[in-house]
Amino acid sequence: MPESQYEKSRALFIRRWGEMAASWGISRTMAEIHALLFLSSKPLCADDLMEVLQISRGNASMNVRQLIAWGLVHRVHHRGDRREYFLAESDVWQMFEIISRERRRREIEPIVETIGKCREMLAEGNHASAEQVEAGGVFDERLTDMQEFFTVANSLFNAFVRTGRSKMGKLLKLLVKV
Amino acid sequence: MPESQYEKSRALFIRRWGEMAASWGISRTMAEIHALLFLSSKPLCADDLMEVLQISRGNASMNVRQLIAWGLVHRVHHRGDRREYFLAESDVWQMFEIISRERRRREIEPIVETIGKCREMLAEGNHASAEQVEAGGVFDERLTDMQEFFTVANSLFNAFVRTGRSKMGKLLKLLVKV
DNA sequence: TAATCGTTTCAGTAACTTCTGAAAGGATCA
DNA sequence: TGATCCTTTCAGAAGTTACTGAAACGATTA
Repeated sequence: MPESQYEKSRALFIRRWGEMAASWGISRTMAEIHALLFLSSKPLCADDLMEVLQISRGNASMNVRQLIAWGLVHRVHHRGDRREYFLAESDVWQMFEIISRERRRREIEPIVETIGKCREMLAEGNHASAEQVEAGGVFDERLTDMQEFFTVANSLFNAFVRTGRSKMGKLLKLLVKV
Repeated sequence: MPESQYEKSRALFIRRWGEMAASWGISRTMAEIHALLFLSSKPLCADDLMEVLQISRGNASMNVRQLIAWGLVHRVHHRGDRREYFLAESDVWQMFEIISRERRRREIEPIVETIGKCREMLAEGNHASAEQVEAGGVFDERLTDMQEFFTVANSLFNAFVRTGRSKMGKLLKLLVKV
């Protein structure tokens, strides 16, 4: 069975997308399924995923479920066919918005919340020694800087998402002036 | 030994920073060492890290080395003391610039390169069937969209880094207008 | 109602990542 | 030069995460 250029190219993309995802704490298989669906021109069923990616039914089922929970993949039914088919969100901007929101929820929000809590704890005083009072000062300063950073980065990200593809040219032109 | 508020607060931050890092594919211990050094008002040595974080000497050594390779931590020598001390980059903006650059290198650049390669492979034609020609069209369309997205996101990120803390207020005001 | 077809769940296993501790290495001191 | 003190390396152990495959479940059909 000679592989076409189409299949080779698709396999390359899927492999790389999976590797990338792994470096962001998303399981490789989940990303591979997403890539396969994203590149596909029509919905695929569990058996398609199993065959192309060489994975078990259970694995396919679990990971598809996660993709659906993220909102990156939707279920599709075909009349007269019992099987479920899956279709990926095809708008790239929408897709990255979903991915970014999810990552922000998991990676940024908890640390921002913790910074607040840590500063409260520090403010409650009760330092054991003069040395710790000084160390506490540096500590609080660093936390404050970080809080400011996240606030700004967050605003910028929101602006990016709100702006979207259509007005992006305008945004970039403005940036040059700053 | 009663723990001070300072120590409790510090422990909380370190734990959370470690958890976060784990969800970005950075080892928990590496992040914990970084947090400890970042919060500290003075350089610490290997034994300090081992004691506070309850880790082995080997573990401390390996992870400190990585932090130095990233540029997040620097070695410090004290006259008349054989031990090496470590000091973290203390400017938050600088710190996130380093982290972002490293993550971009590992997470974004490889996929951008792969998109280019995949499009070349597709263009070489050699489709096995009429069906594949159509699927290839959708495939190429998706890749093109993704390429555009990364180009724009990259420009925006560069602007963010170039702008830095000082002019950020100005940047945010501009964004509201878009 | 039972048979068929497909999906989901989950315990056990496999694969991978991180950590330890001991040995080797290297610098400084006497 | 040898002794001391600290760092680095790395093989194996421990811990973690992902995957399989079989059993349970659920829906549709006859």
